[in-house]
Amino acid sequence: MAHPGLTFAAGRAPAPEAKAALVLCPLFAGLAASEVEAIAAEASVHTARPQETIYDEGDPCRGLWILASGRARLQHSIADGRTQVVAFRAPVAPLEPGPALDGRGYMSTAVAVDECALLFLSRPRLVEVLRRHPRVLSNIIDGLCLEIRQRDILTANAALKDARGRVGCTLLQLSHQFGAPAGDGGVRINYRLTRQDIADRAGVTIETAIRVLSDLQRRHVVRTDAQVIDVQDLGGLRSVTECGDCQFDCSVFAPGNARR
DNA sequence: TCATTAACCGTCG
DNA sequence: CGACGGTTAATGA
Repeated sequence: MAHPGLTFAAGRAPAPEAKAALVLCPLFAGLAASEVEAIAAEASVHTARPQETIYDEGDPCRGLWILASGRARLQHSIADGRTQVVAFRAPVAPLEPGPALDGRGYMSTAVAVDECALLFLSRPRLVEVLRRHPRVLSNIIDGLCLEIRQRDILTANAALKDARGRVGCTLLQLSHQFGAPAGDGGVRINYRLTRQDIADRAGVTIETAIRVLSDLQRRHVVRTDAQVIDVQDLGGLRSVTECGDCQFDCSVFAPGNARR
């Protein structure tokens, strides 16, 4: 069910910055700044408190959510009370463009990790934007194709690998999605993640995630500091993850490779 | 609240 | 049997 707690914040402080952020959204790549501003003018701005549900799996989708600031998780609740994280979202990314296009229910539950500012573009307005700017549709499709490729790897990962492999694959994928060059030549996963986040993503318990991460730290493959993980030895992480016999191209997790 | 460690226990190859 | 990983509990930051 749609969460009633989301506050309609149009006209309040977050609105201008949130709308300004839209020019950075990859969905609108290739459009003139003035065209993106016109789209932003048609969007509403909302805020979500930490841990607040933005929408639930199965809710009818009435439009496109775009994360302007903060962090969010897309997740499923599984029977035993655990949570399977499908994706982490950072600004400025759409939450679920697929349901926004086909108008069917959301595929997962979106939960704010931080205080979040969100833009919402209703489906009728989205349809109008797509009519005016076919480029946006092509951008959305690129993003969706990328997600399909990623999801394919995730399911294979969950089915085929043991806990070490799952955590390792999760870290590799996150370093593709959020990676920034670190000082020592490694890669920094530029996204704060609790051990629980890692566990929920990898599909293991928090203790197992800690076991694996502690071991990787002892072997100087990764280093963690205040919920930020640095991958010091990418090759070592790949071998832990047994990437050698993995036929999937996990470089699809890299940002910006949706377009040639 | 988050992170860590250890002991224990069931499953499975 | 032994490796693996989930469960539980205790503890520290």
